[in-house]
Amino acid sequence: PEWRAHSVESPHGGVAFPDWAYKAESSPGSRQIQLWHFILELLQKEEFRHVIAWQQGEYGEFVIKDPDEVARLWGRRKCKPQMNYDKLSRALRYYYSKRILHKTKGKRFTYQFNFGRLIVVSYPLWGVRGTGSHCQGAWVLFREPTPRTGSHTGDPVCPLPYLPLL
DNA sequence: GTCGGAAGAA
DNA sequence: TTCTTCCGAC
Repeated sequence: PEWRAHSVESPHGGVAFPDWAYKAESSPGSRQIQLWHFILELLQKEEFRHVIAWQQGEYGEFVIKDPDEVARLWGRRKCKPQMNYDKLSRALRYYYSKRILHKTKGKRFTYQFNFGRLIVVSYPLWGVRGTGSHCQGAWVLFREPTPRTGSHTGDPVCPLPYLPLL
């Protein structure tokens, strides 16, 4: 499959998505961006740190600081002007059963990624005996393995595990 | 705010 | 299949 680093942020790490995650809806046979792609994308950029950000503490935990704005951004991306946090959060709750996300109970607007599950979901052929076929739909997370001390702004660092490229 | 059922869109 | 829309329950 074609690969492109859509959201790279070196040297602090970044997220790379496969091309199909970004193909236009009009493109035949292509998929639309998924909500968890979008969430990770926002989480990756400082410019949205006042809207959504990683939370220090649990691994993969993040807080939606401005629910209305996140919903507005999501609605714009999906061409759904009527999107709001009530609807967006319903979509997030569907991720519970898929084990992509879970709720941090008691903490307002706080959710947590289950990165382990994302890897399994995103690598359908992981652990399956070699068929010689490609890993369709795979995506990759990468990050600097050793956190540098005292060299950043003190903002919460994206708590992603260090994972190899395929 | 959060949850999850139900129906519908694409 | 992944949401989008709507909504009653807690």
